[in-house]
Amino acid sequence: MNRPAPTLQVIRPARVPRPRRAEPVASANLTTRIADSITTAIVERRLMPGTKLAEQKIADIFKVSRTLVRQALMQLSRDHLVTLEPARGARVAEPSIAEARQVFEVRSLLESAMIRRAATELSDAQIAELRAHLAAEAEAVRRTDVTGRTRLLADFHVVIAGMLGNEVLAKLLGDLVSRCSLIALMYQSAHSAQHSASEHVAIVDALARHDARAAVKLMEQHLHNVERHLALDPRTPDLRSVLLPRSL
Amino acid sequence: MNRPAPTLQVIRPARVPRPRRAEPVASANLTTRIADSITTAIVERRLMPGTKLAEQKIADIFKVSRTLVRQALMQLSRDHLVTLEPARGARVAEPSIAEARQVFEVRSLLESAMIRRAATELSDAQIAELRAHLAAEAEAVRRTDVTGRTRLLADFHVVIAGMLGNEVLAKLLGDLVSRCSLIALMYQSAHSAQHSASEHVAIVDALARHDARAAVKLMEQHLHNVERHLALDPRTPDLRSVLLPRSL
DNA sequence: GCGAGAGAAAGTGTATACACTTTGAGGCGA
DNA sequence: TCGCCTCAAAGTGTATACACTTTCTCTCGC
Repeated sequence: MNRPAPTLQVIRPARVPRPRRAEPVASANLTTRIADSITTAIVERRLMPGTKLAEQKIADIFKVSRTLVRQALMQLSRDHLVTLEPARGARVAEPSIAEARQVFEVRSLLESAMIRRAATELSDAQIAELRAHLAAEAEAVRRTDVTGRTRLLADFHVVIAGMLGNEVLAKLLGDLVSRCSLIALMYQSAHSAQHSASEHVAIVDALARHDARAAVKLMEQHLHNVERHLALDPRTPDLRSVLLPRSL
Repeated sequence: MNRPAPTLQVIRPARVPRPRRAEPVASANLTTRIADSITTAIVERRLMPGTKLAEQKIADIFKVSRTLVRQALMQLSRDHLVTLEPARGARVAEPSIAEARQVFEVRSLLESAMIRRAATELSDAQIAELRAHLAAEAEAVRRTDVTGRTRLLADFHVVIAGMLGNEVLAKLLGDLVSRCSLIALMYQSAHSAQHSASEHVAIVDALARHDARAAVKLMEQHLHNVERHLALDPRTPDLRSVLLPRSL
């Protein structure tokens, strides 16, 4: 069987012998990195709900083609952080009041069941880890580190899920908590970080006593408090996002 | 301000006056249609776990470009129905035993909380709807309509979620149930459709009596039974998918 | 015969091209 | 002046091009 004449071949620089999986690599995937950047921008309130996310503009910013930006936006739309309208492009999501209530309801269902299990199953070492987390929260609150404390307060819930050894649960809850960040942002939560932090302390105390009943009750109250302090009553228009459409 | 000379313009055929949204359109989005086709193929066991899903081949089948297929595959990977390895392409997911257990655990957490609420909140009309669903299940079982009954048995859980008026919950549970289909498929569930159907009947009976306690217990038992009949013990290799790698 | 390695084939990752849709601004007639 | 029409600018949807990676195969040296 005759081969065709060998085609011209550029010389490759000595081809390192393939380490096969050198390291976990900092930023695995370019698409994911873009998605993460946008997610962070949304959660940290640099991108207000309703802001148009034009593909080419974002592509220019990251110096990539629209292809990757499109992929990132589609990922985000599946996380409910942006909405995609056919032929009209992407915008930062503006969760409705109904959706907000539903998300909180699901969290309540999931997390009260979760915390009940946590009360009986968590080891002393894990409780200690939780206390360390609480300390970090307190520190962030004290320094008025808005970004850090927002992340820590949200992570508290995900960390507990992770401690139960159930990654599926942790991931699910992580998604819900992200959505809650956007909701809290939209409806101007008046629930102070300080308040949330101290409720977290009470929850961990109950866990430490292995008092499932109390832990569940405290968690439900906590979530209810957070929700209650949202301006979910239709009477309050979303003034801030209307008046401050600060562009990227 | 002077306009540039008008460019050559093709004549458009009378331009219908824009009905603005004629109808919901059968297949909204091409990408979604491809994703749905693949999902159905997986859930109905026409595509076995581990099967390679090469972009170009799928593109040829649907007569579209790889672009759309890539998008569809990325959506599916977020649903955990396919796995995406960098530069190595997509395969039908092969959920691990650990993952299977975790998914069932989450479902148990969510659904026992859900069914408790359903017991107190569902109207008589909704109970009647559920009974209609049960009848459809029974009919599919009787006709040994494998595809239909698989879908109906899975939908039962999602329908209840929907009846609580919480779309977020319904969507979440829908995703989990899809994953369970794949898991059941992989680990060769011996749990008969007949058995599942009759457990569903018992659950609805408890709901009709507004007996939350019983409903929760029955739902937990039901999920536990389904899980228990999976061959999740490591001793049983996944013979079928090993011996029948029937290509697309 | 057999392992190593070169090279082609197949496949994925990203950029770009182009058609089509939406949006907005100006112009024209009533 | 107001509304409608036209058309261009901007933006999205899909296909295609091409570089790079993986995988397979065949050959060569031992």
